[in-house]
Amino acid sequence: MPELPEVETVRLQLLRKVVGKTIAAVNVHHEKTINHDSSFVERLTGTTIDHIDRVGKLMIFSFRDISDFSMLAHLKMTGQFFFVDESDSVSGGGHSLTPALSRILPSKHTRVTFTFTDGTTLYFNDMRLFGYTKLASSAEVEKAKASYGQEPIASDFDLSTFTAGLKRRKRAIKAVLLDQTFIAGLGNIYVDEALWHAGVRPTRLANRVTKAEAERIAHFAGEVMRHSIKVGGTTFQHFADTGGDAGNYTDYLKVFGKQGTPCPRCSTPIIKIRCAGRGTHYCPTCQK
DNA sequence: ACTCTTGTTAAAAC
DNA sequence: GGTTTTAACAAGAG
Repeated sequence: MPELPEVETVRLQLLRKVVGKTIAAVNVHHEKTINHDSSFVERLTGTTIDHIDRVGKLMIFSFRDISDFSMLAHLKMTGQFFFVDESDSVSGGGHSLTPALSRILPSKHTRVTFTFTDGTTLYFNDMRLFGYTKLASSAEVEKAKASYGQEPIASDFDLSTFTAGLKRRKRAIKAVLLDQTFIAGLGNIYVDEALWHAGVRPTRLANRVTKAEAERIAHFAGEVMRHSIKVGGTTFQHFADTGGDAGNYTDYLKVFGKQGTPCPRCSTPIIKIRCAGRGTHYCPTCQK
């Protein structure tokens, strides 16, 4: 489940690996992934990746000397970017315990392959086909950006906007934190984690959350996501970085997937319920 | 064979 | 218009 930290992990790696590279060929293995766009291959071939931006969980690729379109990439639930440089394995850098990506790619789940002029390759894999890499006009990009709320990791995060937003919402705090138009980047894992750190029960109605609690939620949402970015994100089921490696925030999870194990703060067994239509983990004692 | 998994959107209800 | 709920999407694990 890629959330902001996982997407940022991928973006930071791609910045180092593919920015400045020119696309020599594009192979589309599944049309849905590119939004059935018949101009996709033609428009991307020959372009040079200029920058990769991110808003919430959405990546935005821009291209040198091209202002009329960008490529939006969303991993949704099982999307993965893999970068392969054949010359790496030839020179014997084999430090990874996982089988060389170059030997298993493209795979059954490869949906788009980008080959660069230097011989390196970027694969977009997506088992469940919810993710996409699609071209969008600058107007569409602006519209997409505008649809996102502020990010908890933003240096200019505005607490009063956040607390005011909670006040007028009458749903479970968890549902509100999952709403990307209100606050961007959190998903099922980091919502549960942030609420545990803040000591707030996921089922509490947003408009009944106190100002002090709201401040803690915002603070810890930012903290867990910043921490996770530093350690390469969380791998719970499918997430892998561009080298096929797992994220390490899994080692720091307090409640997600921890049902039945003692709460790290008060030793009460963590329980799992359904909230906001999602599997939800919390401590029934120290989350009020 | 059946249930469970989740990010986002469209649509309908309020 | 803003908010809320639900279904739909899709494919695999167990």
